Amino acid sequence: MKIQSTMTGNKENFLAIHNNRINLFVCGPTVYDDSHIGHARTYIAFDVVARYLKYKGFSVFYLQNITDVDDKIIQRAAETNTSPRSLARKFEQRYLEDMQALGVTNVNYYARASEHIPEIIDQIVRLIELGFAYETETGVYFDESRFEDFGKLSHQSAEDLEKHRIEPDPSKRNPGDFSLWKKRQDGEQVTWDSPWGKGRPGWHIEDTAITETYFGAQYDIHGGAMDLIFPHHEAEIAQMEATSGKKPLVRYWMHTGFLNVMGEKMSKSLGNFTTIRDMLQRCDADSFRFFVLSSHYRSPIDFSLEAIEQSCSGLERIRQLVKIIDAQLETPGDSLESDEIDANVIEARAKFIEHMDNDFNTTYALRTVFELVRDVNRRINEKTISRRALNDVKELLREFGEILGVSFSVTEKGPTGTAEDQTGNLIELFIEIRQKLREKKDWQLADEIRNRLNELNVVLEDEKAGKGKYSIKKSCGVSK
RNA sequence: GCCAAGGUGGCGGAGCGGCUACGCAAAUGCCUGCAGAGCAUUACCACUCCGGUUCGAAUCCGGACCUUGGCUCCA
Repeated sequence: MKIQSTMTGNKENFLAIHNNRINLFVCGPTVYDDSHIGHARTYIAFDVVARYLKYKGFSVFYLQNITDVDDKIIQRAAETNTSPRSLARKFEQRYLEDMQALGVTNVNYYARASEHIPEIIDQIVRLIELGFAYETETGVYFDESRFEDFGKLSHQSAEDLEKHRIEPDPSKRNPGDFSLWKKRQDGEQVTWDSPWGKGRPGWHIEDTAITETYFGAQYDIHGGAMDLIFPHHEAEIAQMEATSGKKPLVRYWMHTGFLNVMGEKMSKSLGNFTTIRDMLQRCDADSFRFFVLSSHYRSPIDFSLEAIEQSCSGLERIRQLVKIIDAQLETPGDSLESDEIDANVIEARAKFIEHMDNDFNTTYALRTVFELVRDVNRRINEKTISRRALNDVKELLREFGEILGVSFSVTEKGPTGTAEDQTGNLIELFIEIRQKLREKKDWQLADEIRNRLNELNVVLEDEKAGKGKYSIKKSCGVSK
């Protein structure tokens, strides 16, 4: 398995530190507002990484932080007249709900910054003792000039980092020094006691305190979006490698590309900001996941409802095959008998794995799925596929769907083709009546019933013999 | 200014030295009572521009141009 590393810029062969165990850390949200679909892109990408690593047989500990101590939280709380703590809890809860709705279900533990203050303080104390940090009247800072590797992840030299857009705090030794501990300012409510008086942690230190607590000084994979490379991840490297003296902090740095809208980064000031909740009002989670996974995780993607619609249509095509297979399996004698494992199945699984092994190339993995769908459809038409193979294909699609976190089988998701309730019974009744009309060759009325049902989102699919199938229209979709 | 990611067919989006990516949309045919779904075929066969290397370049090298992002708030 190969993973592209931001550090080296190359695809590296993957080797876990502890045999079968993988420690994966991904930067979580600052919970001061609802998460947007850009966050969703990143978390879906790493959800699939975790799913695939598990599929490969690794034991994955996927850790994510929740930043619940932060300037923005304090500011927003003041604006909305709530306490920073209750604001943070509220948006943390909404974040977790959003992730659930998106099928992002593989994080093992969410670690709150506020619950790791002793570990944070401990790390800062060690940094001061080792001479990598110093105290001023405003706080404690990391001395960037003492850490010679500073800039190695973002490929910037010390001179490059001299430039700055925001005026640095004058008490700092170097403009690039970053805050480890912020001393309490007037009226601040959220503070903790520390050797430097009351205050709160800086932005970067929580992550290394958390990862050190659960993983130790070194771990396998650290993920996040591109914008975190500098300064955040650079700071993490500096803090932890300086503290422990062990290098590297992380073996594989993985960074996701942005989700853009009309070619621009999503931001509130541009008015192109869509929250996950708003998006899920308009389209289903599977279509969005499918859209995200259609591109490689590192590529920038451009969000539009049209693009989601295209993904939805593609997803429908795969689901259609599952329906066709179910219908085939219900009609005995329509396919060959064989005990052999079908070559198509073997090949598709091998290719899927090969592509996922290549830096989680979901684009190509999906191509493999589509190729399988095409081949199987053709062989069903030609009647050259065995029942065993049909069963195996169905199982394989379920397996692929599980890795990608997308359901390829709509039968798992509710009423499609089976009468489950009174509505289903009524639909069945219409279909039976219509079938009688068809037998009498009353095509006009039969077609009218089909059209009217279609308007009610019930799609009839006639077959040569029998009453045919029906399904609820479009298991995925977009409303504008 | 520095660093990074990009510019590919009607659209989305891979590939990164030679073989149709794939998907969506479209056209035609097969199938069907018709439709849908499916299959097959097609689309004067696309790669920002200019040089170069090569038997051969979207893919490598050089040089332009353009877009987006990061440079201490950012997924």
